[in-house]
Amino acid sequence: MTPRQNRPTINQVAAAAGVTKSSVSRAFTRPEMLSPETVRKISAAAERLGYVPNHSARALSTGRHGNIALIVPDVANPFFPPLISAAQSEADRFDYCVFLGNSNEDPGQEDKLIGRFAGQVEGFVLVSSRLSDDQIVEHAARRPVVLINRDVKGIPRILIDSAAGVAEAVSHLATLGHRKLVYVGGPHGSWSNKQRRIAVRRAAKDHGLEVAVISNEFAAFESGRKITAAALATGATAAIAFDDLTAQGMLAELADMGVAVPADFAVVGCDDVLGAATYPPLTTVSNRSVEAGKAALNLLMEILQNNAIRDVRYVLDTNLVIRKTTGQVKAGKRSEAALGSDANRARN
Amino acid sequence: MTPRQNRPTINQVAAAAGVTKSSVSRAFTRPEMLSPETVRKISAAAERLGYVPNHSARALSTGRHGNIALIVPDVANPFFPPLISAAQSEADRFDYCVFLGNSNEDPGQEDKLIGRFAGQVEGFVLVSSRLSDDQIVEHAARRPVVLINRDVKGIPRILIDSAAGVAEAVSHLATLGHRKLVYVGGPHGSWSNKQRRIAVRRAAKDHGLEVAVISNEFAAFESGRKITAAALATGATAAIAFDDLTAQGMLAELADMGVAVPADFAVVGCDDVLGAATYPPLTTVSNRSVEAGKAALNLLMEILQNNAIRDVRYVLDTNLVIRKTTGQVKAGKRSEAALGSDANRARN
DNA sequence: CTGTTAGCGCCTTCAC
DNA sequence: GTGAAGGCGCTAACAG
Repeated sequence: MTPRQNRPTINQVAAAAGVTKSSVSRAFTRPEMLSPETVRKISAAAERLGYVPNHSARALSTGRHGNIALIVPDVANPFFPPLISAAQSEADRFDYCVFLGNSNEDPGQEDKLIGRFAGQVEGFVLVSSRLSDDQIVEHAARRPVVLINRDVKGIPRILIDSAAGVAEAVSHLATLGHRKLVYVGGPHGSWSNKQRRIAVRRAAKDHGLEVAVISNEFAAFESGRKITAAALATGATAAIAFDDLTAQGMLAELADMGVAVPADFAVVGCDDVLGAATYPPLTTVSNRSVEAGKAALNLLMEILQNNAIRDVRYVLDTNLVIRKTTGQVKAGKRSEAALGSDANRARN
Repeated sequence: MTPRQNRPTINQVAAAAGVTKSSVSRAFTRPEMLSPETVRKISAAAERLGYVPNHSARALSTGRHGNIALIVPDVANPFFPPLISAAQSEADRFDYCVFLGNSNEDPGQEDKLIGRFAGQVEGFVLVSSRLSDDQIVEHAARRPVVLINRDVKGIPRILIDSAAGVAEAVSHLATLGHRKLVYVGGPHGSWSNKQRRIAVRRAAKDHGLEVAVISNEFAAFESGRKITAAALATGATAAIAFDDLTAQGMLAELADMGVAVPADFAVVGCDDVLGAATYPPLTTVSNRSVEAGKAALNLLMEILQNNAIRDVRYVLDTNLVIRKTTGQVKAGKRSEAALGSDANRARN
């Protein structure tokens, strides 16, 4: 058994309909140029033969492929799938197909993927790109590029401004009586991570809070667990994590350690990818990834239509979603924290 | 500012290298046919001009695109991303690009996507396809198709056999003293759902357990919450859920209801997509989605290479992963269950 | 080993 | 409103 490949061509349809291939072509691209009668005849013949225009031939002739590529650092990170899904749906509305690339957090891989896709797409959406600014600018010079969560001047970009939500989180923690907090960071190449770290520092300063920063290159549940001891060791009474996964890992580890949340230690996540599905339900910064995906695609479509890029910088705001992992600091905690770490004690 | 599109063609490279385009073409496809000297000359010229072969032209000429399409019912369901990622990585090894399609659980949409992709891919991987057998057979007649978690005779398929793991779960629950359990189902079109339901029934019979079945069309956290009351109302002391998301929702709802897990009610998930990230850590059936994605892609590649499909039916086995949501039935529970539902009492 | 010659299937001027 | 002809960029016989 061998897979068939022989699809009918424009010529066969033409013959069947008793016209030339020009007319068949027109019937599929600019029917208004033909008499309704002819169009009907051709459509019928095409239908009967199961004719579908050959994509490559059309692309070769027009230079347009009707494809775009979407590249993300890690498909399996729950932050991305909803974004991917949203982008996909939008692309669909415009009759575009989308290539998905998974860079696996590796700039080299990302670059390679872009190269592989370049020949058959109209443009790119790069999500949380790990490429250097220069590389991005270079690629953008060849094909339209829209960035999500990456701020490169001159390149159209959608930014989810977690700063606002993070600042709100800090303020919220201050109100609850926390005096020292720790920011548990994410990937180095991540624009969001940098933005969040800065936002925490700034807001903490505004509220007169102390802040420690520790780093956690690969953001995920397990690494969240692992970094928890270090977070406690800073003497902070609350943590703001780079993302929900990290926060969730911390929650699990804290539970194992017998540290009560939020009574003994507060945890705030970021991106709200878990919803209320953690235990306790996680206080976190809202998620705008669906809107971001949608906006990026619309922006790209607009660029492709007008064949001209504008230096758009579209910012999506966020806010704090308060659930159950933040609360009033316990009576003794405030001074205890001031004395330094009690992490080792908590451990036992 | 207008995006540039003028990429150098094979002719320009030929001119620059002082050869004909045939040689340039060969330098890129079968360099062993040329003298090393010529290849070097051509490579240099190509490099200098930044030449990259035009994908569409090549596809038009060869009939090969170097693309495959992967279609899933719901990108955002955590079961799929790891599979997608694995497939993507494998495709990469073979220098294939992958289109991602999101059918959104809708057969119509799935069909439409397949049509859209058909012209520019060598083959398809359909994951948990919602199409009818006939539709699948029809598509497979045009382009190679590999199925994951869908069992259609004659179509190469990878099946994750959750039956074994589910049976193990039932046996585990029987050992713990449960006498009645409830299967909380998933999407109607899902092969996995059917398989699991049957496995539960069969294993329950083997162990002399009573089993109720309730349905939950859209498997997710929220719907898991909603169905919990009904699950309790069956009088069962343990639930096996279609997937981890549903189980997680049930866990949250049970916590809110004040029903202790596993003391008052046991919960088993399926697919192990959450790892130990629930609270309590979820007992569940192991996940083979990464292997499935990898296997499907390798199978497709093999088919494309040999240009002949074999009727492969590759089954991936599963087992029970015991964590903390299953435990010994409480002393009084067994007889209580026998008397009927106490769900309404638990609710208050 | 390398050049010559036809297309691949479609779109698009240019005529009629 | 429709046909004829050329070309998009590349590959694949066929010669030499």
